[in-house]
Amino acid sequence: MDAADLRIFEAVARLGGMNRAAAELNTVQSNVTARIRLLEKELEAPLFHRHSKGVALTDAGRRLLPYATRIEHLLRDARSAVADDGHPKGSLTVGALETTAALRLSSHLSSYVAQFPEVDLILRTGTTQELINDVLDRRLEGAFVCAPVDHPDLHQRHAFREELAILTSPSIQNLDALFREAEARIVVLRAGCSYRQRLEDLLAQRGILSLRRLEFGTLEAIVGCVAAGLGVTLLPKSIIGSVTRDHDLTVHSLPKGQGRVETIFIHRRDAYISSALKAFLRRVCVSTKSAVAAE
Amino acid sequence: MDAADLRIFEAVARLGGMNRAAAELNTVQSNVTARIRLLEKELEAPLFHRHSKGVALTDAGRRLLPYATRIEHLLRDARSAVADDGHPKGSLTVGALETTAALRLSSHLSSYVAQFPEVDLILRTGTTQELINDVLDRRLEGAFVCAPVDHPDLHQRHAFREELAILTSPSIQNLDALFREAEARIVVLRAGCSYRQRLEDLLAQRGILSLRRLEFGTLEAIVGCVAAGLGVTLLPKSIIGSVTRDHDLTVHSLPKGQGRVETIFIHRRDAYISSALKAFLRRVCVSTKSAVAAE
DNA sequence: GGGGCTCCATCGTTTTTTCTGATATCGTGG
DNA sequence: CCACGATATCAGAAAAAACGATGGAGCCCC
Repeated sequence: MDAADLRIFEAVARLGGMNRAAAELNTVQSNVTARIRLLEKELEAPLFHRHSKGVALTDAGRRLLPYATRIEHLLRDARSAVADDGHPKGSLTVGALETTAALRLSSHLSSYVAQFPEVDLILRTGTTQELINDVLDRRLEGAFVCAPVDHPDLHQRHAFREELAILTSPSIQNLDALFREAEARIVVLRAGCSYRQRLEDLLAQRGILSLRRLEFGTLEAIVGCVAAGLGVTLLPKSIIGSVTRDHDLTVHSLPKGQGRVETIFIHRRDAYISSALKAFLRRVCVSTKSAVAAE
Repeated sequence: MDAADLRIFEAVARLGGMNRAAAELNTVQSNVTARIRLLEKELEAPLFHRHSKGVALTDAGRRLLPYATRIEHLLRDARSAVADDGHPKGSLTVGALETTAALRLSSHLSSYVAQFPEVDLILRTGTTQELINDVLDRRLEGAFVCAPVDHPDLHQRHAFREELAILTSPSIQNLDALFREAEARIVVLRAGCSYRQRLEDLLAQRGILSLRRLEFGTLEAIVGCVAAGLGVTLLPKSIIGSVTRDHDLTVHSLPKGQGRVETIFIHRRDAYISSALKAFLRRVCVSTKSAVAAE
């Protein structure tokens, strides 16, 4: 049993046929058949049921498949590890929530690409669930998502802890005044913004079900809009100070606990962590220590 | 790059020479040299420094080595997984603390081997630290050890939670009376017993530094000895009832928290879990659910 | 029921890779 | 300077893999 055999096995299993696998692997069907039969003989177990439309995994084959894919991934990672001499280079593909990218990462990103021009940095945004799936399927090396995440294959480390606050025009003097309204207008950064869901949940809990939504691409636009009394928004306290200086706004803290949002960085436990990623995390995460205790 | 190449690479790295590796692999030196050079050409990186006494890993080689060993282990596990049709068989090697084995596992063990006669069960005992190392080095498939354990490669699940109590003869009416003594005699099951350390720590905290130790191989002997006023011992409350029936003894609960001891089952995250092990854990652990929250 | 289609199994041949054994080479230490 | 123990190289032998053609089983559709 060798990695080459497992690669063939995996292709046959995935494509459901030896002909299709042969085509994908740029070889001939007879070769695929022979290798599979050899593998079955070596393991002393049939791996596929043959039927007229192709093949289907047997129980033994189903047990083997995860190992085949893991070994293939390990071989790929091994190549990366050898090529990686400690100096960040190559491509780095990470994901983040839209909000995290805009509010927390942007400054790091520019300084990172400036310091490591040999790295091709790719940042993809999505919801927590999308990003988790992308990390699990190895489309991303890692991602910044909202805690809590609980998956045995994922390692997580603390990235940011934010205290959210509602931002309104000064005409609304406290949250109760806001909650007494039957309807509200909210201003969010982007449709998929995770803070938006949080804000909508919060208002819904207070009985405000009729919501109007405004969407702006920049923080400045949002803040200007809120200052003009056109709506309310939800932002991390840590960045409110820098964007509200030129405006007349009121910051409403949320009840204890409700405004707390934790961003964690996740990556597959079994995936290779490149120097490029290490360097990135060093600047973004306060501590690179494992955050098991936070699970 | 193939698993066979990595096996050769690993042997060369481990033995520090191509001749030695060739001998171990039952092949000739020229073959080993050729494969290594081929591998280096494919990876475009030198893997070994050649010197007059043999070879030494380069940085690139050092980065590759862990992948080589992991892939070898995965191949072995894959074979096991294919051979394992769900019915427990083959060998099962687990570790446990001496005390756990004697007090908690023995009944399970006999019923297990009775139900699954095809399994060759091997139970090795040792201290928590020894067992952890054995599991990490794959000499054990898993082990019952004292919490807390924190290692990124280890998965843990809750096994037992015990409340320990001090057992004395009725002449000692409460713990304070015991602690007032300048010295004490303790009776333990075996020298490496984890409860012994716990008991000694406890007494040391109370200023009792002069300890005499008695060691017996069976619970009955210990209990008899304690009943005779020859010393005190520390045992889980859950088993005290069954062994003290025939003796006149006093059970002293420990201050809240101090008597709590948690036993967890650990295994390598990346190791194969055989049906034999699964069946064993099903009977021993209350819940087979991941105990991440308990970390 | 039969023709056509798709699929896997088999076999002999060709091609490629791997293994081998002899020999060359290099550095070290006596 | 030479012996020793190590890796490097090379050509031939052996083994393994890939190929291409052919055969046979099952299914669909007519």
